[in-house]
Amino acid sequence: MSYNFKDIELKWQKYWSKNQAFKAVNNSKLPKYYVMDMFPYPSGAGLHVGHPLGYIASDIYSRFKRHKGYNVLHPQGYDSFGLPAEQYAIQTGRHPRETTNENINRYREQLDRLGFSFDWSREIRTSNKEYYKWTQWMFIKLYNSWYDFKKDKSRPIDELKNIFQNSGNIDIKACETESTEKFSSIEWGNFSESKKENILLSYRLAYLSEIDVNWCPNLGTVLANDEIIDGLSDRGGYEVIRKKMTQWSIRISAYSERLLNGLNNIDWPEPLKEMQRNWIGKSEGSLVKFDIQDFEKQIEAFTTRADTIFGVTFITLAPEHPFVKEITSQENKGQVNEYIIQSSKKTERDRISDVKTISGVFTGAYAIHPLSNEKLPIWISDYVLAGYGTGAVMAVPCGDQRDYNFAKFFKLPITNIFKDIDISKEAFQSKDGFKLTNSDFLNDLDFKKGLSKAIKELENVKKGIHKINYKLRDAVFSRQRYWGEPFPVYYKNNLPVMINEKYLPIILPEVDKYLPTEDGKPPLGNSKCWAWDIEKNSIVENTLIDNKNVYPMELNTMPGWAGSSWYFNRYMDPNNIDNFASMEALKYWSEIDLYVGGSEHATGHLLYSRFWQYFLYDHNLVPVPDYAKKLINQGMILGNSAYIFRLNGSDTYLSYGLIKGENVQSIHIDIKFINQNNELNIEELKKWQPQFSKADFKNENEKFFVKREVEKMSKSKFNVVSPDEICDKYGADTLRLYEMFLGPIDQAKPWNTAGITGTFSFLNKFWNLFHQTQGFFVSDEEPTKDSLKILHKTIKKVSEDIENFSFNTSVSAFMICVNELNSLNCNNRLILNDLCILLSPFAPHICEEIWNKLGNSVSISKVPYPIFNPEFIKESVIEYPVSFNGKLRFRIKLETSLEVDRIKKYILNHEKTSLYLQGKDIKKVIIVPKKIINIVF
RNA sequence: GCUUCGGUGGCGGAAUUGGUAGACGCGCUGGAUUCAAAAUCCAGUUCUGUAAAGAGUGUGGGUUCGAUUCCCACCCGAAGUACCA
Repeated sequence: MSYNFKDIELKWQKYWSKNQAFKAVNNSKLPKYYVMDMFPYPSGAGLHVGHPLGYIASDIYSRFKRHKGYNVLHPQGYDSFGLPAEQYAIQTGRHPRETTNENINRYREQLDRLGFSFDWSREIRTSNKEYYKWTQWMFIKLYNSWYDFKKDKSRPIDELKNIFQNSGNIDIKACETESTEKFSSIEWGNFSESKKENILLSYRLAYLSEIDVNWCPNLGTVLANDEIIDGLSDRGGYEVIRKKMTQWSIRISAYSERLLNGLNNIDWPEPLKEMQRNWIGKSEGSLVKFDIQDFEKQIEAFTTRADTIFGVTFITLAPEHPFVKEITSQENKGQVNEYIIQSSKKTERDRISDVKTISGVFTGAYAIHPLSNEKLPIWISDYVLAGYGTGAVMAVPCGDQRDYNFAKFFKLPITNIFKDIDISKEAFQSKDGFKLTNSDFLNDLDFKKGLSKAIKELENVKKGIHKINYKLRDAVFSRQRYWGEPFPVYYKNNLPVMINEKYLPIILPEVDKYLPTEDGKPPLGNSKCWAWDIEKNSIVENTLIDNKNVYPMELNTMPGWAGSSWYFNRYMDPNNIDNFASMEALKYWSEIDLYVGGSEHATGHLLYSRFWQYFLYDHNLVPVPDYAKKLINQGMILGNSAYIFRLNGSDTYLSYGLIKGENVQSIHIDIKFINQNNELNIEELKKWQPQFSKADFKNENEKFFVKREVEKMSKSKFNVVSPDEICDKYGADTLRLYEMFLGPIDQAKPWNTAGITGTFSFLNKFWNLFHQTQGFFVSDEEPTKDSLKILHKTIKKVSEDIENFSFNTSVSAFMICVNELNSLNCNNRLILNDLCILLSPFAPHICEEIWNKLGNSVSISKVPYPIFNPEFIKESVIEYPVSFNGKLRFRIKLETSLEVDRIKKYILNHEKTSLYLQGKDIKKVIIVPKKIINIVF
């Protein structure tokens, strides 16, 4: 009787679904355990083999924890707002809701085939109005909050109004916009309402400000960096420039210190934490103020090296720095403006990463050195970013390589302030190993002393203050898109007003076109119904805007990360209509015990969501500040793309071996036309796309070869492998085992189906252990010592491996186990019982089937995990006498025969080496031939 | 460029704390079974070499009795880089 995975898998998937086998309850005597995956974005390409990697791992862990007696919450949902659905809508005119739902249905079908133990009664979709109602609600909360550094938490904005009324803003320590003025309580009382609103806006956690965006004039829209290739728009190849736009931002920077410190309280991978630390980028230093000659202004520059203050020979500003236009002299205006235009064409990433090209322009203005009063020329250069720090750099060419290169290139002066150190070739960037010189009162001091003395003097002359700087910038929250959460915001006298929360959700309006409007407004501007009537408290048509009760709505939508920043709380109580989740449910589940997802989200989702949860915590909306106790990263599964080469300007394609020296263009082709030897099936390719149908293919040795390259699996690279094919051919259990066997869960690895027959034949061997030709057959005798030993060895190994998320080695252990049982001809019922439970988290269908055949009426997912008993693997203690170099004498006590065999082998091979260990309990003995013995007690 | 991770046979990978490098699987070779094939089973398989032996964990150095493992420099690959998700 052969292993018929098709029937078995279908049977048990139906059974689990019918019995709601994995439904989690919000009250239970059992301890709770919450395992969550990063929910997928349902793309049009369907699920590929990379998606399930993390889901299989978390499913194994969930099933394992259920066996271990936990009330496990293992939910799944969809991050269903996003750009690809909208782009597809633009091309085809189909509503993103429609295509998104289709994609979700396809995902669901594919997920179901893999036998995951999700509690689907808790499914969420961020694009459902029942869900985004609460995203909007939280946005209003952010708007109505400010950050108090004294209490180190966010507080309601009404409390800030009271403070302003009583004592102005002079004594507060709040996170505010840099330019916010200081005022007294009396002054506050005299401000106009709109001025008050503007001031409050500079304290709110959700606020409006002018932000640089990638603007594409031809498409009339803002582009993501991913939509820009070599400075041109991906769609259409149009020019893209940096442009300022009024945008909503979230004041995440207020939480920099807490986000940094909070990393110590969570068990997340250390590299990921390190990435977040570096992203937050805390540095302690001074803000130095430079007067500008002939202007009543000061340039502020942040430095961690105030000790090098006498090495400053010029100042560099970002081209976007607000002073540039004003201070540029008449004769420099032309080239400065030209430079500003040029740099607006570069993306921020290009500006920082291009270190080879040195560019900049002199403004004609001079700053005054705060201590020596020397004149310092003010330059602009695009390696200085307006968004980082103050957008100004005090250049110390002798101590910073970038400043050094800049000075050399433009022949600016370089003052060497490092005594006896040669800077003729490069800057001296170290913090130790020097004494200062050419530095007035700092001469002969080292870094530490020089720094504190310089800071003291700068503070004395009121030209410097101590400052902690963070790289973390506030998060832009507006998107000029259709397919996202609408803001619950209308505008009155150009000031934003929040719609009362009792009228939520504000439902995404219908539009005819998903493109921006002709006058460059975001897509929501296409809606007829997108204005707010404050009398009716409802959305009304735009045409009524001249009615005094009707105000225009915000046209932007929220970014993808809005909905994904708090979804883990919603799973706890997904159908609650009065709250995003009841406090009772939030307290019961409290936090994710295990979160599984990719490290590519390290500085995006995984930082935003931590911030969001802190915010909710500050307002007593959730019971815990850290939402995920433990996190593991699953590595990306890479695809193996295929390229062919077209001779430039021709219709001729060359086999890979013929391209040497030729001017060719590489083209992705679908991997289904390639065989194992990287030969191309030309006939099939010609049928695929018209561009190939009449092309000429130059073979080598009668064959046409392609180039293979490992890269991200993606529909656009034609390298996607769907799990469906594997499920058809080998079944879900084989796929689950194979993906786990492929390598460590956290490592990126190329997909290769070559080895899948290994796991498939393992399952067959497992099945055949208990299936003779006449059918299912097990022995009811007492299990033999040997078989118990094999079983318990496996229980130990597998239990430990699951706890360590080392799933690949546990699959190996199963293979060894079945091979060994096979060689013993073991078909014992008791052994089989335990082995089934042990394997069931990995291969649930086959184990459930065998478990059922063994006469058990209850589902295998409900029974306790086997417990390791060391008695069964204990060897009789063998004493083996040896001596070393004829002098040392020990007697070894060994626990397993394996070690004895190893030592025997060595002693046989190296006659002179022998060990004799007496009265010591020795764990490990390592014998290295002819050299030394190391004994571990 | 910067941040983080990785580099071990023909391939995916294993190797508790610095202690026999290559577990397990794929592939390959030979054999059994078969009219034959598939499937299955058995044996072998890091490289050079008939062998003896030697070399070997990206490259070059260092620490150590001993390094895949620790340190320094470099090369290559992947991910992220603030509006993809």
